[in-house]
Amino acid sequence: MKKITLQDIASHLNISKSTISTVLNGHGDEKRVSKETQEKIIQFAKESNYKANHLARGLSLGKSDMIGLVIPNIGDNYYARIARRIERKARLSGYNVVFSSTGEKQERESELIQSMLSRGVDGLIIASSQKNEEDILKLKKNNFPFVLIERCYPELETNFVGEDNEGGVSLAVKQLIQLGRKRIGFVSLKPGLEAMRMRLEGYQNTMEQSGLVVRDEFIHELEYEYSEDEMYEVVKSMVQFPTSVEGIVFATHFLAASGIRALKQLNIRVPMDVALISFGQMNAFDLIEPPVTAVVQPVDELGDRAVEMLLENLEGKNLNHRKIILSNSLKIRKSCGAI
Amino acid sequence: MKKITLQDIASHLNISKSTISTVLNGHGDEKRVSKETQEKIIQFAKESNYKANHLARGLSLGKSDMIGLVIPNIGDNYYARIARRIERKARLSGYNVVFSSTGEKQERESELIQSMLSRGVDGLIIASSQKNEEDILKLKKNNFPFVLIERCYPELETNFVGEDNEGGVSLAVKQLIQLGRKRIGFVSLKPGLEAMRMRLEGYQNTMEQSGLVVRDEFIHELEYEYSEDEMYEVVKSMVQFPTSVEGIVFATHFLAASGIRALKQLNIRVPMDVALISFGQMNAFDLIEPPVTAVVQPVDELGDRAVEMLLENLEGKNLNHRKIILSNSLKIRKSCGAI
DNA sequence: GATATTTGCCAAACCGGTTTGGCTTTTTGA
DNA sequence: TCAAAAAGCCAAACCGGTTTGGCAAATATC
Repeated sequence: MKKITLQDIASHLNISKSTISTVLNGHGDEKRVSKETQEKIIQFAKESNYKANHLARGLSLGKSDMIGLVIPNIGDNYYARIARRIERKARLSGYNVVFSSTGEKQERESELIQSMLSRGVDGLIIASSQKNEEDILKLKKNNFPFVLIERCYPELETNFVGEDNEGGVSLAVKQLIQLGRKRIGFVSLKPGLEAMRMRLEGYQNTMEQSGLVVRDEFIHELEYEYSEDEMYEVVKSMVQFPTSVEGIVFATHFLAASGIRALKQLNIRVPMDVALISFGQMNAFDLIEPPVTAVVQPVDELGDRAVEMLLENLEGKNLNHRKIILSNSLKIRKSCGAI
Repeated sequence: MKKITLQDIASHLNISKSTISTVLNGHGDEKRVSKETQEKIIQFAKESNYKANHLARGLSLGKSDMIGLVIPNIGDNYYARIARRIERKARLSGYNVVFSSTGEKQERESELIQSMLSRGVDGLIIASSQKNEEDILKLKKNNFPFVLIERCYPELETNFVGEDNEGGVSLAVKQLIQLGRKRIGFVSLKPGLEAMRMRLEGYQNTMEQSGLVVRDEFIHELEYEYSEDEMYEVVKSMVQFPTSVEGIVFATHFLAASGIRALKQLNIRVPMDVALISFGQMNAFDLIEPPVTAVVQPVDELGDRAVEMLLENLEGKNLNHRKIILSNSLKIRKSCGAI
């Protein structure tokens, strides 16, 4: 792909490379390049479809107009939707997005961050595995622009855009309580993720504040890579005597999907026997019988805010760290026992 | 983010920049740099955590180790899953992936391709809007490495990895026929996408080959940005007398989801009154009542193959164009009337 | 001991931009 | 009419790598 360079234009027009560059960057007037010359240059650049070589430009300017996106898995609907927003907004400001999936692995996350840095990205947006405090700290110390999303390091002062995990679960639990359920279970992932810890706390606090007992058997935490069988056992133990929950809150969309599968196998009627609410949406949740009540996460806003924050940082504005917590809402459908 | 450069190492070690570069690139032996010197350099590079500046490297080498991914929408599950595979495989070969969503808009696709090129990507993977023959042709003429996925330009000889759209629909239609349905409808998107045309053909051919009549009212094509109301009207007209279809094949996962919504509203019993099959999966299809039979698309393999093909091209191997068509399979669930 | 080879390393050019500090030439002002 | 100011453009350095051609010193050859 032979591309036309500044030098090509310069030779062709018999004008120096520097003048061409100046004009094409819009500094023609302030650098007192005559109108005619400017015209000529701009005209020819357009005709020849000149596009600056970003690598060269980046090398010279010390910036690349790229932002790096490091997430656990682009294949997951939640991250894919966030990524979509991030790319869109970044593009509108002239940035391209490079992404990589960590698979929740710390080493990979670390490598990816390094790789992005050597690639010269101007900033990073990271949904960290949260086992990587070291790298994040390094970024912070070096004043490298970055924004954490969804998962933060509580001990670290950083830019962060997240959602109100506690509040979201609270909405769900309250909804169940309001509909008369008292023995409410909570199925989550093994801690390690701050978000999961917060969701658990949301559950516990709301239960307590409502004067309900939280039995140990009400709470189950699965490994990140659980099998459907494990979920089956978990759900089975929860719905059976003596645990006998009347409602379950699932901490993620995919946990909810697995949970529903298990409930079907067990022939549990939802919501008559057990009501359920999912934290997080899935595309077809409204088509499941009964339709699934879900905590709706602010994915779009999350993506937008993250980019905004990063861009402000890149432009040198608002350099002090900020944390934004977006609120969740509840999409009520039959599975919780309402309607 | 102050990074250590070759020159830094050179100054510190009192060895020339060129020697450092030679050694770190593994050409130390062939360039007859003594073992000791090599040791010293490698040692220090490791200690100081030296990472080459990719921009500079790229500028010099005329390559960037980046591949560009241009797709309609990363937020869509289908593309997100492909993207995941592409990124994974590319990463393992030392490439990073820059992505952008076109929103099916031709102008945006064109801009994005240009932007990626000026960014210096080494190759492109494109799920084209198919209204952009011009740019694709330009790439081809310039011998720029690229692979089209999912959507091809039939008139153009290019690298391509796609799926057997016709065959996939055929599987679905045959399944319905085998279960005794004769009046089978097909809901798709307005043509413009080759994939949609092929799916329609698959439907028509299979019907004809099975000796079934294809009435005009059996086929409906919606705009890409249809509303749920339009889908409702379409489905209504199909299930009512005199069209009275006994089965419907939906040409995409989201069409199927909308269709199911409409069928529910219309109180049509699936599969008793109308059987249905979706071309393409959705996460919760097995949880819908009845579970949705779907044509399973080879997303993982599609992503893998696309990268493989592109890499071969980048390495100068297999420069002649190849088209790979991957086959679809059918995941049979109750909605088609089976089981 | 003189010449040919080999060894070990480096200077400099190049990739394609940006930017600084002038150097001419023209215009202005006294 | 001449100095000062303004206008118009450019040379060269720089960003941080890669690579080519070659120089000087050490070793081998005769």
